[in-house]
Amino acid sequence: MRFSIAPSDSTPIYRQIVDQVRREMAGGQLLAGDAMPSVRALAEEHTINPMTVSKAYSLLEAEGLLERRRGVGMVVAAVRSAVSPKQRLTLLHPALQAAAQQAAQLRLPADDALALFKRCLAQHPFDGDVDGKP
Amino acid sequence: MRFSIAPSDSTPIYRQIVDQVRREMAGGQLLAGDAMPSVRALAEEHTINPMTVSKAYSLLEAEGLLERRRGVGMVVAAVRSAVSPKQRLTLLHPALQAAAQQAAQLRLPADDALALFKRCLAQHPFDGDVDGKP
Amino acid sequence: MRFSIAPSDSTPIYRQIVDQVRREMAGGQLLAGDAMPSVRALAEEHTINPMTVSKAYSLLEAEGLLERRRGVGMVVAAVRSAVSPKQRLTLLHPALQAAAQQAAQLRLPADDALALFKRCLAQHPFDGDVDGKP
Amino acid sequence: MRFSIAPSDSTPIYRQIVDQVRREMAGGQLLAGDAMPSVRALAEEHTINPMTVSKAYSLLEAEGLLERRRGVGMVVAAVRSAVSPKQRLTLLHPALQAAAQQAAQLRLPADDALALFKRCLAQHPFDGDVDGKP
DNA sequence: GTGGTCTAGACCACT
DNA sequence: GTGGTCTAGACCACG
Repeated sequence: MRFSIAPSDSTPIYRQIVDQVRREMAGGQLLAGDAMPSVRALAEEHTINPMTVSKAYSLLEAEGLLERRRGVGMVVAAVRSAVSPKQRLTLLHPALQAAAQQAAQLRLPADDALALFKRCLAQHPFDGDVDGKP
Repeated sequence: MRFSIAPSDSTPIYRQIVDQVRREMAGGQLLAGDAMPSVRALAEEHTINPMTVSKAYSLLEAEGLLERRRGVGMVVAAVRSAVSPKQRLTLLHPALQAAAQQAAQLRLPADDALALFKRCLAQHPFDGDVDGKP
Repeated sequence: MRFSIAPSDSTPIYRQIVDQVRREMAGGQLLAGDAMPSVRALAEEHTINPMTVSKAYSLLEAEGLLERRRGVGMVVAAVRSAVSPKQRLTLLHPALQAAAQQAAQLRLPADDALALFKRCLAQHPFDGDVDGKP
Repeated sequence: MRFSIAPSDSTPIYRQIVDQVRREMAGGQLLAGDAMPSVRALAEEHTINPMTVSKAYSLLEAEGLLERRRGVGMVVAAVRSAVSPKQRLTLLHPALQAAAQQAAQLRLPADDALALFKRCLAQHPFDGDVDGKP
């Protein structure tokens, strides 16, 4: 899987990792048993501190979403690796809530905001694997 | 003007103030020359430390959005106090961009995301003064 | 006499007034007995608070440079209204000292700094009264 | 890098830091990527409050001159870390402009002012590292 | 009345 | 280890 890490972003790096993994698991791109990239590999790829990756993995493990498999590394845990569409909508809610508040403070008509959101969605066509997983 | 401060929110208080002022200026609720509430008044109203408010004001001053009138207080600076609708959309873009990315990672159909956003927007009618400034 | 007041400057307004009067007295443009503009006139001309002008005048009075003449206003006091060239150089020293330090931190060659200063001096040909006082 | 802090100076401590960093960056002593001394170290060295240093750093960050590397510290940002000699002269201009105005008000001959400035410059040889950075 | 500055100390978050 | 945030309180400067 591909991570997009933005060190300059205000949200901490470990949180960016955790959130993305959570969503990809909920969305079904990460299936039970899938192997996660190793701490070192991920750290080198994005030139971030291995401790940061490790912290993210540990949190996900504590959450029960990842499992530490000796000699293999971290793999996606079996539990509820896929989530119902309704639950997934709930996960998206906070982001949209915040955006809606901003739109209101900017005095932007709802139609304009919706149109812009539509365009943004068009730019994110289930990134990466249109062909499904090889 | 009315500020909504959420001390429990993860975003720091001074940032909540800064962000709101920025948007209210862009939206035209705050016009050039308008007086800002005094540091002490705002601090007492929300029972926060005056220095926290002061920090927010200082940042806005450094940004050129507020001006310090000595002995009087802070007023909205003349520069670009109102922003074109197109520019305001630009200010909303990052939030929607992030939401769209999340929706893609969650494998949510665009229509579902749009419908949810619509509902969120309905909950945020231009808060407070529908009639504009009396 | 002409005052140049910059409310946006970091140095307080009353100080801008005091400093200018001091220099103009040292330079001999303001002579003993000369009448100063009234507090109200000066305040209105620069749209500043009369209290500010009053404070500046009071400081100059306490310093013995101005005298309060009943029914007339403030006039330049008799004492040492003119200063020796050497003393005047001393008054200029701090400003040049600061500028020299800045030039050093900017790693600017002394010659370049001197040349620029020469040009600045050319722009300030004893401002205003080339004809002497009418 | 060496900072010279004068607590007795009328200009606030945090501003002294900001100004010096700005000039040292313009002068090329601080290069992009250079690490700044830690907040605590600088605070202890000059026996000032860490928050004072932090405030200075925050302002420089807001200005885009410093970057916060999380968990590491502040480093000089990449943008325009070095400035052309012409631009550096521009940075010196305001100080000389003010000095020239004072000289004019003092009715000091340009030559005298220039001579004094020359002497001041001689007292400020590029402080510290004549050989540049080892 | 206004905001600015600095201090001291506590707690948190990130790497 | 790094910086960030907030609080509490004191003192100052300006208008």
